[in-house]
Amino acid sequence: MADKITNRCRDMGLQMTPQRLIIAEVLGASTDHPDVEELHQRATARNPEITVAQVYHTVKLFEEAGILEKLEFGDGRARYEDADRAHHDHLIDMNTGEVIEFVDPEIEALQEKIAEKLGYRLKDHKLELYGVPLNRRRQ
Amino acid sequence: MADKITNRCRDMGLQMTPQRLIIAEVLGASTDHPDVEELHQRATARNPEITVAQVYHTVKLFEEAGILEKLEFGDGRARYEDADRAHHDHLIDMNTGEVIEFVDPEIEALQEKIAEKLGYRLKDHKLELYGVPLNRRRQ
DNA sequence: GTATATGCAAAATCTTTGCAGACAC
DNA sequence: GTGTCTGCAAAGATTTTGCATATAC
Repeated sequence: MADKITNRCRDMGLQMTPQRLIIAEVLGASTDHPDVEELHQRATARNPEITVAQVYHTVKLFEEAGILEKLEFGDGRARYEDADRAHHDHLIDMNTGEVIEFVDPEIEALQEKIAEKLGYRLKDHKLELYGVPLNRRRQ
Repeated sequence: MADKITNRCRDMGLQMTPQRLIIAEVLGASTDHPDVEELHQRATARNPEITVAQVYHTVKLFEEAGILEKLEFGDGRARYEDADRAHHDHLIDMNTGEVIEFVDPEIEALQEKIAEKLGYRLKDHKLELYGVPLNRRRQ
């Protein structure tokens, strides 16, 4: 599990240098949603030779290779998670920053239904759902 | 309609200077999701005396007063819309940046159900939903 | 007259990029 | 040897802030 990302990197033909290996391990070992700063801290804990720039280089590369999913929850920092995990959505506690993962089959069906209703062919469009905060709603 | 924001500003005890009045009018007249740069352009079209800094000051103030909703769709720019509009969610076309508004009663019930299931009291938490892009899903 | 608003410029934050040296194959 | 990777530092982009001046009430 911890080296699944590493394997996919090799499959994509990416060189697995010591720096990338550690970043890949840190990513694989993370069950939360670390930002670059946090990834860098976890990586330097294993090897102090890793720079923030390298973390930026690497997450960008991994994202472009489809290995990582970039998440942006509106606090100005991008977060990353393994793109190969089973699908789930996120509910963010805007007061605390806590990220709650959940899966609900109804919400999935619903998103597809909405996309269809709007005439979107999912193969051609990357559609992302943003819900307005639950307790800010009117009407 | 175009001056509803202005009224709420006065209700909140905010001084309605010429600059704020124009920014409020621009916001009230917008049916899309302008960012600060776009708001500034629309405002200067009516009065060239408005600075970007003032737009930033004003949207922040209006957001804190509950008059505006700040939306962040992951492109690095904050977008704003009237917080008093009827509730809706957003589906973002990540290829084109297009923002599609929609309302679906099922998705609302679902979000509340999920929050409840997770033991969240909506009065105490501002919970925001982020869906992973529809066509990036596995399993 | 006092409190608030304005606007310039500087700073803060997150991210990207240029490039020279280092490493992998 | 050629292509890729690394890491420093500089630059970009968006947003925030300090503060002197101007305006609102």
